[in-house]
Amino acid sequence: MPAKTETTNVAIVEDNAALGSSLKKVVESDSSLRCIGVWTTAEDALKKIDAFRPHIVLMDINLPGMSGIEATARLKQYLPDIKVVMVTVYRDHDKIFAALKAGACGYLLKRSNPAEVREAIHDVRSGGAPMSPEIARRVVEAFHQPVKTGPTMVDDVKLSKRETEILELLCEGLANKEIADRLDISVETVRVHLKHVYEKLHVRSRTEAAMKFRDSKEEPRFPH
Amino acid sequence: MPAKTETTNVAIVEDNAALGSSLKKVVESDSSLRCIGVWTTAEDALKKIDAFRPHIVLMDINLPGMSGIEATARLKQYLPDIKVVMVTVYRDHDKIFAALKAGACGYLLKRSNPAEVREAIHDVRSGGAPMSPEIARRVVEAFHQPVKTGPTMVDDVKLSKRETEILELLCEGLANKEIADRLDISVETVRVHLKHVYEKLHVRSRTEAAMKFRDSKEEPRFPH
DNA sequence: ATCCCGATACCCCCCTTGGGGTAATCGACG
DNA sequence: CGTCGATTACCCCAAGGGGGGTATCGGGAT
Repeated sequence: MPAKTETTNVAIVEDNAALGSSLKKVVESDSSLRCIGVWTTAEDALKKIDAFRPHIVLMDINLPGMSGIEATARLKQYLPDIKVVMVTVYRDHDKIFAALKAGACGYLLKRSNPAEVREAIHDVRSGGAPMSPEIARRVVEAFHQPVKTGPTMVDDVKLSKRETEILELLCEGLANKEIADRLDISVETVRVHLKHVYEKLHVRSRTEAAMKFRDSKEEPRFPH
Repeated sequence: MPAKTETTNVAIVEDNAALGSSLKKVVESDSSLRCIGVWTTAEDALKKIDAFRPHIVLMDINLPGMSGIEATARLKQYLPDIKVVMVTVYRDHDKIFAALKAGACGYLLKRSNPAEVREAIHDVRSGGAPMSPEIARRVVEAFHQPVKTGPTMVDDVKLSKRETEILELLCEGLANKEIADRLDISVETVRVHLKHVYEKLHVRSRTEAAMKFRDSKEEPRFPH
């Protein structure tokens, strides 16, 4: 969580000039925020944004040409650390939902008062995700893992914490050396842990272990 | 959204008797809520819950025997309409996160005051998902992953039929030699195909290729 | 106090893998 | 007819990975 003393750089993408400057003023009215850019189209914003590197982008969900959702997806692809807050006139749940899927981490309504806008920005900056209860529910429900009855499960196997960590990294396709560097341990130790994992999961290769582990994570087991 | 006039039936699963009855009192102090059951173990709750059919279950995250998370997963599997709110003493993000994955739609801290407890229940009942900003962010970010149009996308890459076949077998954890035997071709040929696959998917190892391929197959594309 | 387990680390040996080539065949497409 | 992509196959070589050890150390369980 960033300290409050740090300045948060905000950029705005909004085709409506009046609303754009209005948002700019709101941002500038807070001494801990700085508005470093206002663009009126997604295309324009995407071209110039990596020169400005804002912490947070207020993105209109409906923009002429490329939509704010599309822009968010592309932006997050290249600059995943930039947090995007959607700005929308109405509570269009489907679009907001799609925007969150695309990578936005919250949204605010255009009719929000200045205090609410500042609050949303600070919320995002401090690790939150401003959204309405209804949207939160939808996100959580989309998040729920469907319980599938699969043949592949890692049932009565007890993996240690370290082994689990290593499997996690294995699933990112990392080599032993890279895993070792990440965990700040020796490659040999990684190898030892993997040997144990192979034995416990009854596999003989890293790929097989990764796949089995991934399967087991997606299917909460119910051995009853 | 259900009308406020409807009574919300609440059940409680909590091993600590004091906290259990305390929660019961809080629920009963609200005329629109009714506490229809208090159980002290997950096993007990699962056995009796479908006879009571509560709208909402307050589930302790740490229970002796089967954990609240495990219980939530099983409960949601058979009675998906029942909303589960996790109850936890501390802000253990990982466990809360796991509980949300398992099917919980929110959580509340044990040190919450009665008003907060009632608020969380009403929030859930009216379609919300009570959770802290940090958890909300984590959920949203986990939500981003499966849909990311990022480097994890295989569909804009044209894999040949043979390459796909080999990837399929790769995902079963087979070695090149085993793949070769299955397809009745030379190991060298398998290697060549894999080289091409690595290039197309921009990866450098079989495990990474397998994971990426698997990801691309399971992601439900959003039609918005 | 003892013993087992998890985590750490290093050893040897040998096979597999990844990255770089070259090349033949075959069907498709212009 | 030439060319392109897909498929097949082989070569070398360096690095990584898997299977087998041994050993220390700290923390719980017995």
